[in-house]
Amino acid sequence: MGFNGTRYAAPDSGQPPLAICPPCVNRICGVMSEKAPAPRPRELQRGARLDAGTSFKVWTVVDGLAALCTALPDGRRQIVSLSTPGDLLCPMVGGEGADLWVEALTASRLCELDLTQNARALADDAALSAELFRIVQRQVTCTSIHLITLGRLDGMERVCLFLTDMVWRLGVRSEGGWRVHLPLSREDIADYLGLNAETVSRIFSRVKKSKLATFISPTDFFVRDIEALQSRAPLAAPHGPEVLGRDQLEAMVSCRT
Amino acid sequence: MGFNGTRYAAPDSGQPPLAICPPCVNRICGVMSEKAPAPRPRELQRGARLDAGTSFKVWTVVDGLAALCTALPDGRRQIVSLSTPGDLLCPMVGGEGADLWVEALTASRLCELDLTQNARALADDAALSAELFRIVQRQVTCTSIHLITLGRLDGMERVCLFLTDMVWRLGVRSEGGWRVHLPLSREDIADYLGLNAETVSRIFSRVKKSKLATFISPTDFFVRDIEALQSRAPLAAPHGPEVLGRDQLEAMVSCRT
DNA sequence: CGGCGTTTTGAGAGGCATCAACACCTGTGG
DNA sequence: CCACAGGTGTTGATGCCTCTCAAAACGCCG
Repeated sequence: MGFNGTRYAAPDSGQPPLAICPPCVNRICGVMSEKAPAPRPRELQRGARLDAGTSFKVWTVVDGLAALCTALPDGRRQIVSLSTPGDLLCPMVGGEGADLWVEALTASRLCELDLTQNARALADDAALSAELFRIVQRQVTCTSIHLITLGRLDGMERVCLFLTDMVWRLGVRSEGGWRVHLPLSREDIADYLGLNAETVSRIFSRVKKSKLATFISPTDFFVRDIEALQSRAPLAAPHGPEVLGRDQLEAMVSCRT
Repeated sequence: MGFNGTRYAAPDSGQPPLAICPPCVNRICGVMSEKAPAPRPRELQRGARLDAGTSFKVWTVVDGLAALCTALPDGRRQIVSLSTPGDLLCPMVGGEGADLWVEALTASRLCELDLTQNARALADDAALSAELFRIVQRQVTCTSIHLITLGRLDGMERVCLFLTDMVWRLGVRSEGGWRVHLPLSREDIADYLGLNAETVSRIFSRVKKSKLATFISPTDFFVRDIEALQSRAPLAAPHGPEVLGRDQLEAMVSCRT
């Protein structure tokens, strides 16, 4: 789908996902498992960092929340992308010593796939190539949406888009709406949205006052009318049905209920 | 290289670029020409738009300036990426009817490669897979740098980074510095930098007053000390030697002198 | 209970957007 | 040759949004 929900031909229609890890809706594990070392699970504490180095690795987030982070020399931080359970993390940008790293924002479990070892053998595999292409295509889509968010949306719009996205990513269906546990701090949200922690807190208060969401605790909120929340942002959420696809979204939501 | 110039192993070291179009430093044409329809040149007037539709096409910019654009329902526009001669344009995001399009910001010449027709045959080609991977990797890198720019840099920093990048992309060595012709309007620059046309104009005046650049005309400027200009931005320019690689940059600059 | 980290709220300042007026250039037609 | 219109770029005044600094409230845990 396009950013605003215009439909285009899905490149993978009809093929059921092959999942290994329970919440893993991605097919890469299934495609890989035939010819590569089995995926290795990794446990990460909050704040732990991963470095891809010069190797080419792909992680699937099984549990928790991981982020691609950068920092400027003066300490300003920008979170380039967030990965919630079921997402793939593929830091193609960085490299040895680059100031781009993968960080666990919460205690997390990741599945690591190292594609370096038999890269040449894998290059001949059409199924894998297609799958890798699908992964980076999705990454480019998400990054582009995030880029537009940072370039053209104001604070309120950014926060509403973020909350909508988090409902699709982490929301659990509950009586009359969605319940979501936010696994990141205000500062992490701010660094993701190109804002300031205080500003995020202030906008959360405004969202509460507008009755677009109810905040049970600083880290838990409840959304009664997701359409209303969604419509406050002029862009489709990267993990919403318009972009991710309704089938895949359903599969992921049903894993959480 | 990382964003700030930390070096990592270049995936293509040692291999000379195979170019077909004169200013085309990319290897894709060479890799493709063996088994695919020859690249088709296209002439575009200013403002003309291309639609990738459901097919998978790649364009090489031979001359002019092309952009990946989006627009929000209320008309706000964001330019996701710019492509100058030698760049590849590969709009993997969009699709039929999506509100993402390729637009010529100046009269331009593009080389079109359609990868749809024999996609299956091409998937078996290891060299092509590797080349495609290199392309999207570069695209992810550029998009990420742009994302950080929009998220964490203020107006002055954004403009200095933009001017630095334009020197690397379009600059011609001249006595004691670089001369650059800007092929885009203030509004286009603003839409690329997430700013406002008036603000861009004001910041250009500040840059002039700081003697970081001299403006010969609204569309031509001259940079005496590129190091000074570069150091005003806390990030490496996507087309600078730190990210693009010194060898490839030299090749592109020498095409223009 | 007291310490610590996080979140919230307030006051003030600064940056950018908006609206408006004006200068400049180009091409057209009288 | 000049007048004029339309597009583009510059500059000014004003207001709003967000950042910064600061203090207080809240939750968690030893």
